[in-house]
Amino acid sequence: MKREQILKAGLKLFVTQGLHAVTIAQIAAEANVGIGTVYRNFNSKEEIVQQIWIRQKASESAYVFKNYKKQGSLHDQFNFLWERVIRYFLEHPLEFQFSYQFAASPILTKEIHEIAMMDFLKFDELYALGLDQNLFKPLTARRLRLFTFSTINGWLLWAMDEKMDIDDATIALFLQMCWDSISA
Amino acid sequence: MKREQILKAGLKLFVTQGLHAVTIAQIAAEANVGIGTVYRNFNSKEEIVQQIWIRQKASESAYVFKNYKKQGSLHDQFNFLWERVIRYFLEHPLEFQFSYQFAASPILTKEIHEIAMMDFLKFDELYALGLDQNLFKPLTARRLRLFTFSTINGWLLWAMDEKMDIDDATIALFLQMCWDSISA
DNA sequence: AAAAACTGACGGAATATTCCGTCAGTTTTT
DNA sequence: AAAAACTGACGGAATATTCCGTCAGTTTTT
Repeated sequence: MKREQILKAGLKLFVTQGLHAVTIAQIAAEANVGIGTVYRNFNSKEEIVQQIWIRQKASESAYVFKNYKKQGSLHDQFNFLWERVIRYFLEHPLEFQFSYQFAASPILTKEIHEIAMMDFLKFDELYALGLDQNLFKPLTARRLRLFTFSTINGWLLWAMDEKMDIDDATIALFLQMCWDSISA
Repeated sequence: MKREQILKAGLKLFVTQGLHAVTIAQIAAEANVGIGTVYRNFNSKEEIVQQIWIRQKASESAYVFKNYKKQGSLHDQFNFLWERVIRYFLEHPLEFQFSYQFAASPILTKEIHEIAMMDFLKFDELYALGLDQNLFKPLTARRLRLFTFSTINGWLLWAMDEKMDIDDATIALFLQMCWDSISA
């Protein structure tokens, strides 16, 4: 419970102020928790960041795969999953900012990334299937997934930045662009 | 001169250690410069980051637009410019990491971004031309540019991370994906 | 030789981290 | 079933540590 509060507070503060500007005391205050409690739960500021990352990816994957059924055409499944990713981030701007900002941070080790990304391997199965059917350009499933993911990330960053208003049609067009970019 | 050394040192340290872990004293040491000299040139760590950003974007645009002539087909020009962007980042991994890591940082204000991005407006002219010729999907030139840029950024991040070896053919294929994604 | 630039030791403010008394909740004893 | 003993999460004051930014003395430039 307290742990949750701390992670939530950290998320908010890190995104709005940047890692270097946030003190443990601030996090404790924002979380309505004593400083000692922060240290009881985490060893350092860096560990808090790592745990926020893991928690965020878990919440993201829960959202994305909720109600996901392997049915319909491959293209439909592609659209379903990536649309969920997009909607998750649109509905969780703090989480998006955090995700983007720390993706390349030296604080997150390879191990942390491995753990956090595990759930998203299902995407690769989809891409592998597409490759079997010669739907995609000749890259590995992993690379294709990374490509689409990067594209979405980058696009969302600017979209949010510009307060672009994003309706269903915009999302559909964008998904089409993602599909077209990897189509054989 | 000293200023340059400081910016270079900062770039390296920020990328490898992360903003919060780098002290002014460390930067001074890495730059072979006294602490006072850092303060003579910059007011704060944040200002150093901002100036590195501006300097990096300037060096990037110089590289990209060197030898650029508005000739050949629009598709050729598209390929020329984006290939230059890709090659710049491949040859300057530190700069790439920095660029990626701080793109969404709260330290960089809208103004800083405006200044730094000025040189890249030439891209928009290209996209505008393409729109006139109905080559692209119906978005604004700016959004199309941001889309391609995001795609490239994301792709490079993962490519470098995986130490993917990137030869001319890979780049050509990737550029094709970028083109296809926005083609009408 | 005057001005400008530089250096890095130093003081102190800011921050991280520890430490320990409290107390709500749980288990054991009577 | 009431009382006593125990547990360990918690808060925040105390302490340790880091880091900033200044300034007196030095070097370099003009």
